[in-house]
Amino acid sequence: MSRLTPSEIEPKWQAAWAEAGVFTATRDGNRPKYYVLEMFPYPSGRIHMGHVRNYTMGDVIARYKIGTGHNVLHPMGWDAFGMPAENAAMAIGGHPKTWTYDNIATMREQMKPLGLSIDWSREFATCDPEYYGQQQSIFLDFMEKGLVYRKDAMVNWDPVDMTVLANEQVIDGRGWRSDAPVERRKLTQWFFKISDFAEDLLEALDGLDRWPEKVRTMQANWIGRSRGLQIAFELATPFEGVERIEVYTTRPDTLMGAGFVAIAPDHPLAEALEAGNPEIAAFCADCRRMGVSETDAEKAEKTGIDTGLRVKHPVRPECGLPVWIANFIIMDHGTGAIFGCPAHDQRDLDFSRKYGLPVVNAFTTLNDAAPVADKALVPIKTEKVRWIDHFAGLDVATGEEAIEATIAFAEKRGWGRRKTQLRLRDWGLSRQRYWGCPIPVVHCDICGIVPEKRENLPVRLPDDVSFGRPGNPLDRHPTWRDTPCPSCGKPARRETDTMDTFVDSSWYFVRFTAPRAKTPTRDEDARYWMNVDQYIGGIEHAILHLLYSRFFARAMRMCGHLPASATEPFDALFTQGMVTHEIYATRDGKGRRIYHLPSDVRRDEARARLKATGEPVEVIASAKMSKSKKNVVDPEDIIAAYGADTARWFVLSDSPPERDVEWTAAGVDAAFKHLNRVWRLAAAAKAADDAEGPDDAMLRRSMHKTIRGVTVDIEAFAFNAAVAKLYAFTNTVAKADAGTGAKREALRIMAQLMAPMTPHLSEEIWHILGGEGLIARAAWPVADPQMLVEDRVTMPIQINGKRKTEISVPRDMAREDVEKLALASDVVVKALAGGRPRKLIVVPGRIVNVVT
RNA sequence: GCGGGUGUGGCGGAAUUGGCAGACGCACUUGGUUUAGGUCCAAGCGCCUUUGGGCGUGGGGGUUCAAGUCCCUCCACCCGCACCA
Repeated sequence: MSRLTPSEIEPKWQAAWAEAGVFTATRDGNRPKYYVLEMFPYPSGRIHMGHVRNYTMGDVIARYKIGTGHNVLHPMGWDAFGMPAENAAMAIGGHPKTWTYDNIATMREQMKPLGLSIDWSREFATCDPEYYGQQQSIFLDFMEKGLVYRKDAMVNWDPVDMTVLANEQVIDGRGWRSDAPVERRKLTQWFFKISDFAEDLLEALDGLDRWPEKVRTMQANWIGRSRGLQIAFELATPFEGVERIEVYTTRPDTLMGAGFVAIAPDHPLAEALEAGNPEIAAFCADCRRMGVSETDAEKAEKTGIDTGLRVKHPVRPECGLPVWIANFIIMDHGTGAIFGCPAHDQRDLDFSRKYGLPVVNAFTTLNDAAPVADKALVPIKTEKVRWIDHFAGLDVATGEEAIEATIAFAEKRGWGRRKTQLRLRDWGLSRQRYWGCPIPVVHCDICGIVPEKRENLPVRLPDDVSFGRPGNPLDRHPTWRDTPCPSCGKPARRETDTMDTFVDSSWYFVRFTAPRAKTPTRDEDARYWMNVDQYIGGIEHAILHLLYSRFFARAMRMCGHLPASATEPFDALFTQGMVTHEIYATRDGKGRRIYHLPSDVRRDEARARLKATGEPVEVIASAKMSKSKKNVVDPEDIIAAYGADTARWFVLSDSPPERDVEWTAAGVDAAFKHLNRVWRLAAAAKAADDAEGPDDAMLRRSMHKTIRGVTVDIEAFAFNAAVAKLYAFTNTVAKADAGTGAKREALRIMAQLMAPMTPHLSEEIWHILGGEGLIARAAWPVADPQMLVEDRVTMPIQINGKRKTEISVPRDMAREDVEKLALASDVVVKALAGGRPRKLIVVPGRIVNVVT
């Protein structure tokens, strides 16, 4: 009997698919389209198991949808701009472009053996000038529509590397590479007006009912719309022309408990006060020093300083509230000023106790609150409260009513107005880096900022740059930087900032619909293929990438690049879990861990030892595969040893796709053994022979149940459950005393049901069992509803809800007959002891419950 | 602190949505075949037990003839956000 040899059959079928063009997508009005997409990879160098899991899931969906008659688009590309390429260029020399394209070539060659149903004819990298040139043209369109602007913004500046650092590159206030103290610098930068769309981006989340709740919540929190009241607190005596302080609150109902007003150290009023008061100046300077590092700010104690100014309480003007400058007030939030309500806010209470400020109850709850000690009384939103001073015509209200009543009252009296506040800030897209999409504008001393002419796009990155010196190479590249003004023709300078790489990934999915078009999109293709029906990727992109893509869809629609029908980029989103693996470590002389590759460790029974020396190895709990922990399993090695089908089958088995799956050698062996077992069963059923067997009917019923079960599971992304049903069906086929005809039929169906997961093995089985054409193109089997119902059913009999026995009855037996049979069974007779049941529940075909 | 999620055998996890808890896989035990085997085949495998049964889906309570599933409450862990005004 021949053995399963993946190294032979896998390339064979991959070639067959390529030759038949099975996965090449073209528009076809006769079939429903289905666009399935996995988040495209960054070409870091090699693919890892996370990629394998991600793309396998997408592939299952894609192949299943082909089977169900859909015209499937399943493309792949490369998110190819970004810092690692520049870092590599600095560390090992060479050019980011070479490094990137080499990595792409390597990873493409690693991906192809996985047998993914990808339309490779649509492949592109975001660093291709053909792609980023179109992106530049979109940028100019956004400019024309007023969706782009420039403003000053703070950046982390590394004075040694002469570069801007992302927040995650700042470690303990120092640059991650240079270790130099990071400075805060003001730079004029480019921004996208994402805030223009904030309301729509928030409200449309409700319609994304096929997105995980978690992601929708995270986006909603990120946009952070709050409704509240902006109050003008009048200064008792104006200070240098300032007459009032604007304060924003989401809890206007607590206004009567206001004990103080506090402003941020960066507040204009604070800055004005600094000039005449050295103590205040010292305090503010102190706060700013803390402000550099956010982790410091978190730990810092709440401190403040009295300005000596007083404001009037809008409802009780006779009350003067002190104005403080406090370190925990942030200029970016609201108006940069708050009123403190110590009785009902813990932070304000702590502050008030520290500085001896008054604590005033705003309201008591209906059951009369205890006096405030060290714990603020925070009424629940739905709780009825009674104002101590009922100024709004209401004296008892729930939190929401109280808030509304206060806002209405404030607007009527004119000291406040309703305000909706957003947390979402505009998207700063400037990056002072080389390896990104150049921003296509020119700075002219005469004309100002001038967009590059369309016919000059793409503004290509120059190749002749060096990374030996710190700073942005574009800045010191005179022939590239110096360019005539597109408007007046006089000498001018190119913008040397490039775009955030999130821009590249905000519209790539649209570009896949017409990757070679001379315009960013082509209407008939975008109209046909958009939206992406199913998007699959990691939860780490829950906020930025997905939010930016949603913004781009709207902005591109505004510019005519997307049809009105393309409402959202991704109709359905699935976030898959990671592939984890144990970590192996030994200790060095100082007790520090030294990590070891799984391939260097031998595990037998309970112990693990180094293969080379036999030294015992500490096994640390499973974690995300990472180079530094050396717990990476290389997909290439697994494919070489077991084949792609085994790797695919394994990553789909056992764990639900949204959870992490632990990579284990035993699990991979089990997957491989199972595929071999299916292969042997198929080989045994190969001989044509029409003999029937006693289990033929049972096998067919089981087959139809499996068809239905696997179909439902794939639709529901329950791949682990689908795999389990296929295991169970394999057991049934193996044990059935059935004729070869029935077994052949069963195995052909099994091959089809497995094809989305193990496409090569399935083709091979399909082929030897006489299937027509390629299984990749075969119509997905449909379960016969009549075969799903058994003639006889086993009904458990419960006494008082506890299962005691069972009866086997014809499926459609009349209720009365079931009752009689149940009552006649030994245990029931015994339990009733001659009496009658108090109640008798019969759920036909399901269960009998006798209540005594 | 706010928000989201998870909790089921030794382990990963099923459960047609209120109807036989533990499917399927791993690990383990026993037996068999071939044995060079880490192959293959068969059987067993929640816990307790006086072998009659009792208990059992994080704890407690409730609804119901019936609860892993619904409600209340508490606990633990994971993830996200956060001096958010």
